[in-house]
Amino acid sequence: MKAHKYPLERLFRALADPTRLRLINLMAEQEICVCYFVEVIDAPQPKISRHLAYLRRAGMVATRRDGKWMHYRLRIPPDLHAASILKTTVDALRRDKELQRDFQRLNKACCGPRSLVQLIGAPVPVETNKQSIRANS
Amino acid sequence: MKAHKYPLERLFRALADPTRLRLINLMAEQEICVCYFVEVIDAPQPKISRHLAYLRRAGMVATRRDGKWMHYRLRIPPDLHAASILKTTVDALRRDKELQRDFQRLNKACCGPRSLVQLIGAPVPVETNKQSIRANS
DNA sequence: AAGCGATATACGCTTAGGCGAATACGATGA
DNA sequence: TCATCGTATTCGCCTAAGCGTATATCGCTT
Repeated sequence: MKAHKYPLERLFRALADPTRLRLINLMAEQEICVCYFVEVIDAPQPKISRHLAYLRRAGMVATRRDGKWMHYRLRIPPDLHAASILKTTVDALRRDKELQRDFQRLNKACCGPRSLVQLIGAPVPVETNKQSIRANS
Repeated sequence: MKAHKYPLERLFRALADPTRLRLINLMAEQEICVCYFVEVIDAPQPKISRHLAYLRRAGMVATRRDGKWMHYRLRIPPDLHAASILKTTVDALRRDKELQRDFQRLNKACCGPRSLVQLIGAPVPVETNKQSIRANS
């Protein structure tokens, strides 16, 4: 990642990609395992990992390792303006029809009945109750 | 400009450049003439015009022609989330020291005493009172 | 209409960054 | 320790996009 002149620039560059917006939308409520990202977004696993690495370098996500599984969650930026922008972004994403379908696929993959992935033991998402990026509306 | 998958993506790409952030900061309060952008940002005029054209294609600015002078002003996006993000961005930019110096240079160029540019008749900025992007805090 | 000042665009170059494919890494379990 | 699974990184390619230079366009003035 390049060195950016203004702190907000880094945030905007991180948000300026459709795949990363989908990842952020999925992480908004709870931490998510990489395998579910791959499942839901239906993209090659290296592509998912590369975008997650981008978000990590931008300081926008935190990770938790659970055996061989890696869980990602959104981090609320320390800067109040950046936090506000991210929150508004998440609120806007939730209203997008296509992104709502991502949530449906997520439920089917990890929480729904007869989930193939769950049958083989992938971990279910955990509420990151330390901080939630969702609007409290 | 590329076709973007999500409307927010276009906004974030427009905001993900230091020169465009400086332009947006300068336009936040009032419409500004291109010649002042060139003066304040101290960059080649084609560079300024190219970034203004980018913002125009992204629907983020409106223009007003006044003889040979072109004035640019911020447009509040129709989408409420986008508008909120832009407003928060402007508020954040106003707190940046370096961007405050841009305002000082703007005042010196167009409104201060013994302004060289003003002496040769460049137009002074006009309050765009139809809509202001500034926070009403 | 010709010339000039202000702005916009075209051109060629260079770099950032996205992609698929291959491979490396790290944790688990036999 | 060796195989395997989940994840991360590397590589080479390609496109998007920024830059400086040159030039075109557009109003105004004479």
